[in-house]
This record gives sequence, C-alpha cells and structure tokens, in this order.
Amino acid sequence: MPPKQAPFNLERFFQALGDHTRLRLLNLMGDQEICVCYFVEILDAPQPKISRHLAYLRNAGIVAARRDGKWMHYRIVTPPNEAAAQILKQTLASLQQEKAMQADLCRLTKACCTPAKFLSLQGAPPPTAISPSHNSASR
Amino acid sequence: MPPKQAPFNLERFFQALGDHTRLRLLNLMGDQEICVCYFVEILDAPQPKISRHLAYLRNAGIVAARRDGKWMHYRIVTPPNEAAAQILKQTLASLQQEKAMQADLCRLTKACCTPAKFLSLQGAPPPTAISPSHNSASR
DNA sequence: GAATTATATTCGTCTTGACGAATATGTAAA
DNA sequence: TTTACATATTCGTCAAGACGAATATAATTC
Repeated sequence: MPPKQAPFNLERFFQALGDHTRLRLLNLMGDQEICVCYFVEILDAPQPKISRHLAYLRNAGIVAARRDGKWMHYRIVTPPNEAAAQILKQTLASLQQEKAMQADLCRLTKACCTPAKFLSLQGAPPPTAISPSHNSASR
Repeated sequence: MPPKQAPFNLERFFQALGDHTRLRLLNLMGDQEICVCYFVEILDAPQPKISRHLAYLRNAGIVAARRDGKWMHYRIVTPPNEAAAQILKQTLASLQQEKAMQADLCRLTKACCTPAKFLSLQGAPPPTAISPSHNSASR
C-alpha cells in the first residue's frame, strides 16, 4: 500500500507553523509554486535542511509537491479543515507585514529577474503563479 | 529585576497551540476565568501536568493568571499581535465544533451545577464570566 | 551505462518539551 | 505556629524534532 497520508490534524498543523524556517518557506511560496533550489538560494540554508522542512510541511498537509523532471515544485494547499484554512491565510498575511519576510520576498524577486547573478539557479525553472483553484492536495 | 515577560513571539504562539492538553485548557477557558482545580477535575489529569501547561500558555502570552487566596484563576488574554488574536479566536471557535471538546465543556457545566458531586471541588471558587475588555496581560 | 544534477533520507548529536514522582511555595485555617 | 490546602517547581527519563554531515535516490545528460 502507498505511504498513507495521515488525516489532517490540527495540533500537527500548529506544530508545523511553530518554526521560523517553515514560516519563511510558506511566506516565499505565497501563491506561487517554487522549486527547491530557489528556497535553498533565498534562505541561504543547506539543501537537506530545506528538504526536511518541506517534508514536515507536506506531512502536516500544508504544502504539496509536484515533480518536474529533476526538479520538485512546492506549493501551499488549502487544508481540509476550514479553520486551519482561515488561519493559514491570516498567518501568511501577517508574515507579509514582517520586515524580514519582506526582505526574503525581495530577494526572491531579484533572483527571478536576474537569474544570471545566481549561479545555483542556472537552468532552474522559475516560480510560477498558481490559480487559487489549483490547490488540491496531490500528495 | 523581575522575571521579564518575553515579548510576543508568533512561533512560540503556534508552538503553544500545538498540544492537545493545551487546546483542551483553552477550550475550557473560553470567556471564563477558571481555577486550576477545575482543570484538574475536568481533564482528569495530575495537577502538576495542568500547572505546567498553564505556565507554558502564560509564557506564550495566551493566558493570564490571577491569585485569589489559595486559588489561581486563569483566563485567556488577547495577544498583542493582531493576527494571533484573530487566529486564537478562530481556533477557539473551531474547537467548539469538536465532539471531545464539547464533552469537556459539558463536564465543566455539570461540575458547576452540582459541585457537591465533585469532592475535589468542595469550596473552590466556580468559573466566572469575564467581560471582553478585561483581557489585558496582567502577567 | 557512467557521470551529473536535483532532491530526499539517514545518522549522530543536541535541545526542547512532555510526563510522573517528588518536593517546594504560598496562603488560609486551626 | 503548626497544619492543611492549592498550586508551582524540580528532577529524572523519554520522545520529538532540529541540525550538519554523509549518503541514497531519481531523473537527465554525456
């Protein structure tokens, strides 16, 4: 049988939001689908660390992953729990108010506009906006 | 110098919400001020466990305590962070939908109506409703 | 098919936090 | 002032999780 995605759990959801790195990742995703290498570049953190936090978010039912050749794209998905969905939305809005989070997004924009300056992103697929209805939990 | 209440921290806030016992405590408080012995009775848990979780919630800036003779009363306070305040509100509303949380509240009501049947609550001050403007963080 | 690239997982270590048991503190009552 | 009561804190243990380092996997390119 397949790995069996655990049913949505509110405590797990909160635990997932209780970490700075994961909040930064969520802030970067916003309504975009982003490839792992971008997270690594923008957060300036080791790749295994990024992957582990993304896995945690996926287990908590907050993000979903899509494979695209060598690359993996992550995006935020709307949790099945209605309150959690609202909370996630408010959290993202609140993060955007923080200076450090704005700086992260700023660096992301810069990386997208002038990818030539970021050698680790050569050939990497840039983030793409996702339509609000796209967020079903496909793993 | 005094113990120095740490400034409000969003990660800490989420970590505080990421525990079942603490969610039960918050659900019981709702808009009432409740004495520790009631938590112990309703959750049927060891008193030190209850006290530790209440301390955690207090450190996270989610509840405040008031001493009243031998008793300590706890109540929910509105976090200074606007998003956190909203999130807390939604979380409480969401908890009320859960059957187990309703059962907790049900037992609390029963204990208040017929305290004679709960020998651990003899002489304990019953929960009291708090006015919505009362929730400033007095420790 | 071997080398490369992108990402995931494992391992060892350390910190945080949850728990029960025991003990300390703070207040009131005797 | 002892005693009892309500609550808080400490201690030892254990599990979860965060991290860097190393390694494994999966897809692509040569």
